[in-house]
Amino acid sequence: MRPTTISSLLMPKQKSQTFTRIRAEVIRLVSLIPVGKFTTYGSIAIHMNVVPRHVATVISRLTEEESATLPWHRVVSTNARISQNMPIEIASVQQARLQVEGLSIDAKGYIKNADDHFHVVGVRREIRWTDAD
DNA sequence: AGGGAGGCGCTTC
DNA sequence: GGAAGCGCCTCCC
Repeated sequence: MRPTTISSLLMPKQKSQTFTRIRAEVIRLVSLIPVGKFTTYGSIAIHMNVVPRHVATVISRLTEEESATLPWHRVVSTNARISQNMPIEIASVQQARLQVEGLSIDAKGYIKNADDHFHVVGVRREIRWTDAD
């Protein structure tokens, strides 16, 4: 997108208002996940009324500062599994950090005793855990 | 188990 | 302006 208006020249980093809002909210929610807990993309998405992809997009495009300060590693895929479509080195970091925080993860990337560590983002919890255990 | 589609929003053509 | 492709996902077949 090229800056062609006065406002875009004044605020070159401003994207669409919608996505900016989504992004800020995702970051806020992630920052609220306590040590030793985790939540899922879908959980955050449901709470915010957006599609999971957008949550993933935000988290995958954090700035260096944000990824350094934000507990992004506490966000995993459905059924408490570490995302498989992620560069292995990043997934390794994520798994290591979670283990440091006291979580057990099996060989397939599933967090053990997920219910004991699941952080409910908001009031709505419409995730299917039926086959989780 | 593996692949396709989907609500949306971004980017590029 | 608008179409097509893409996405640390998820659901459904």
